[in-house]
Order: sequence, then C-alpha cells, then structure tokens
Amino acid sequence: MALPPGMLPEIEPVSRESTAAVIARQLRDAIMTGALPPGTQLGETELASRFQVSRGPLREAMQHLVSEGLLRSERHRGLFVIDLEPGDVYDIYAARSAIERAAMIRAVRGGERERVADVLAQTVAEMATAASEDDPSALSTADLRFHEALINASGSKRLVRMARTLLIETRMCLTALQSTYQRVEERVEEHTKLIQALRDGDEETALALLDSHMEDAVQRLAPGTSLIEGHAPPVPGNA
Amino acid sequence: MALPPGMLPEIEPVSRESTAAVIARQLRDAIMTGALPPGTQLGETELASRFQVSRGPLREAMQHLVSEGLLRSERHRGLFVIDLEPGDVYDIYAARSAIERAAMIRAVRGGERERVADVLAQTVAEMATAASEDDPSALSTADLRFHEALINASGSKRLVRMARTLLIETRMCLTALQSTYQRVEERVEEHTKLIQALRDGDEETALALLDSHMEDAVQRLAPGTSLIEGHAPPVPGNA
DNA sequence: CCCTCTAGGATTGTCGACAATTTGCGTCCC
DNA sequence: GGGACGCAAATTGTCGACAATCCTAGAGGG
Repeated sequence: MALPPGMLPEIEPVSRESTAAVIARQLRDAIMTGALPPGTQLGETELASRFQVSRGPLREAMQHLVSEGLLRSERHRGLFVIDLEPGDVYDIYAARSAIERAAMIRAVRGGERERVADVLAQTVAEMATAASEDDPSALSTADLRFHEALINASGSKRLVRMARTLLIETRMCLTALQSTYQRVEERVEEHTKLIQALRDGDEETALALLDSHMEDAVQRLAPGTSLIEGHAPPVPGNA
Repeated sequence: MALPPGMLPEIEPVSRESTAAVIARQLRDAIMTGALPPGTQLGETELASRFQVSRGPLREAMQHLVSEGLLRSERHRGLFVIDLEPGDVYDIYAARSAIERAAMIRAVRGGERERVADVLAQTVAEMATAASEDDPSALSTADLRFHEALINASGSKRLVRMARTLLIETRMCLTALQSTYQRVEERVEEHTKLIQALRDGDEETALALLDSHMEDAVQRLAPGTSLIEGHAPPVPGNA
C-alpha cells in the first residue's frame, strides 16, 4: 500500500504555515522594502480587515514582530514600525559583524567550503545581474542574500535566528539611506574576495575582509562612527 | 503646581507591564530553573485557568516564547518546552561566544572600563557567596548574571536582545547537566581574571580568556565537541 | 491475531463582542 | 485670552464560544 519510493516527491500539507506566520511574513516584507516606512502606526482593526482575518491571528503576528524588534509596542497606544536612528545603524552593524564573523569561522573550518563558496558565488552573480540592469533594490536584495547564505552555511540554528532580524534591519537602512555612494564594481569585488578567501580556507584574510566590509558600510551609512574604533555613536539611542 | 523636584522619586504607572509579559516572564523562569522540564507539553486551557486569565493573553505570551526559541510549536498539536540535544549545547556556546566576544570588545574599548569591572566584580562576589553556602543554583544564577552584565555593559540593544535567549538556554543546560565537575575556585578565578584583563584594557587577553572559558564549558557539557576545532557535534541536530 | 476503519474526546485555531485606557477637542472658569 | 477640566471617539486589552484539526481507543473484518 505504500507508495513506491521516489514518487510524489516533496508533497506537503496543504497549509503548512499558520495564518499568523503568513501575515508576519507579509508585514516583514512590507517593512523591509519600505512600503511601511519607519514610524508608521499599524492599526489592528484596519489591518485585520485588509488581511480578511480576525484580530486574533493578526495580533499574534504583530507580537511576533515586536519580539523580533521590528515593531515597538506602546501600551494602549498602538504598534509602530521602529525608526532607525544613527546609533541603531552602528548597533546593527556591530551585531552583524559579531554574527557573521562567527558564521565565517564555522564555514571556513567546516568541511564544505567549496559547496558554500559556490552558493555564495551564485548570489554575487545575482548582484552583477542586478547591477547591469541598474536595479538598486534587486542589488540590495542579492547583497543580503549573500550574507544570509553565509550565515545559513554556518549550520547554526541560533546564528540564523538572530541574524534574521538584523538582515531585515539592514535592508531598512539601505532603503532609508538609498544612496550608498558605493560603486557597484567595488561592492561586487568585496564579496568576490570574501568568497576566494573562504575557498582558500584562509580564515584570517576572510575575517579581515569581513571586518573591513562592515566598517565600510557603517562609515558610509553613519558617517563619523567606526566599528574598529569602537567609539559610541553621536546619538546615544541605546540602553 | 509642579511638584518640587526631587520628591516622589521614581513613580511609575500602576501597571507598567502587560499581562502577557508577566506570564511570559513567569514561564521563562519556570523553564530556566527546570520547573518545566524539556519536552513538557503546555496546555493552553490548563495554564489559562492556572494564571486566572483568558487564553488570549496567554497565547500571546506563548507566541513570544516560541519566537524566542524556548518553546516549539507543532500546529494543532500543542506547545512544548524545547529539549536540548548535544548539538544544541555546542550551538548555544558557539553563539554565546560570538555575542560575548563582541560585547567584550565594546566594553574594553568603551570609556567605562572601571565602572563595568566593578559591576562584574559584584556578581563574582555573589558567586563566591553562593559557593561558600554550597548553593549550586545560586552559583549558576550568579554566573549568568556576570555574563548578562557584561553584555549589558556593551550598550548594544541588539546584543542584549539576542543574548537573553542564549543565557536562558545556558541555564537550561546547567540545570539539565547539573554536575559541572568544575571546582568552584576555578570557576570564580576564571571570571576574576576576565575582570582583571578588562580593567587593564588588555583586549587580547580578555578575548583569549573568554574563548577558553567557553571552550571549557562546552567540553564539559558536551564532551567530544570543541569550539576552537569547529568540528560539528556528533548529533547533527541543526539545520 | 493483526490490521483497518470509525467514533469519541481533547486541543488548538479563529471569531465577534465587551471592557479598559488613552488621546484629542470642546467647554468653562479665571 | 490662557489654562484646566471633562467628555467623547478611537484604539487596544480581554473574554467566552464556536469551528477545525489531530490523537486515541475501540469495534469490526480479514
């Protein structure tokens, strides 16, 4: 009675995702791409009617995003999309640097360097395509996919989980401060060199390149602050 | 009409915490201390009657813990306390190592080394007290408070947020594998040396001590795995 | 004796309505 | 005219009930 093995590959339950998860993902994308700009208030009633669901599942999705740090909740006031201050840009990249450094170490020391490098190279190819088509949004997307892939390659559930929010916030930064002023060739080249170092198993170089990659970004997005210097950002927006 | 400044210090709203947050904190503590052992199923109806609230706020608290990674949700099945496999121990400490390394860097390079060192020294004093009273639970609590304080000292919202779950999971590890086999003097000494390096502004030493601290712990809790070697744990419980 | 199918119970998912709290505006008094 | 008070609208917080889904135990047939 059992079906012959190999048939019907990858059949999944009709609804493998909960309603709240679907809503959360949609809101995430909207926040990430800037469709919901920072500071926007999200009314439960309005969104519920928009998504054609009750307020219950919608509230769950909101709470999820709150705990992820993408929304801030003011009691009896409402839910708002977080707005990123200069200090947050510094904070985001400092945290990303920590996470991606760890991921890179595990990727280099793991036994799948070549395979990981190939995956990363593919995202760089996407970057090149986006660049040639002069599509800044696709370029940023591919850029983030590179880093996402790197972290996935670490094989660490927790690094992946922690990085998700950080990458979304990074996307918000890139969307808000759309003018990156960086030449696309340079942007592609930095990632390419990173891949090469990984392929060579040259951990020291890879980490150094990663640090400089982050430092470049933070100095471009939040001028006057520096990761390697470590001095606090001008606006002390952190706890 | 304005009250004289300095009077009524620190007056706060009567209910500064949401109901869901209170419940979440209680469940967190219960999970952390082992009152809710890994694998336990949490029935919504039962908990709702226990907390004397409706299922709405309770569900919110649960969702919060799910997104934090302390609970896993199986659709239409129920919510369960996560159970830590050997691979998770490795993963937790690898992630902690990344976070605390970054925090240490910011603490050393920040301008408040002495003040931070004093705070940390206080938690070590707590450890010594707990050790003298032969209270392993209090000892672990103080240990975690040390690391929590270190991360708080970094001043990074995101490092703090990411570390919260990791420290709770660490506590779960320590509770599950209660026998640490480590001499308390050694345990106190490691932290003391860490503080001294921080006080001296000796970043390199501090980071080395931190790495070795983590390596010690992971080898004790999950024998056969190693952070510095980077080889995957025996049970590939990760994605 | 074992497998299959079915009915029951239990749990989660979803919904609509009510209650509590906050904010903004209008009014009144000084 | 300025400030404080109070009311009303809107929004979130909470609740109880209904619907959908899943596990389990039991009967029936092979």
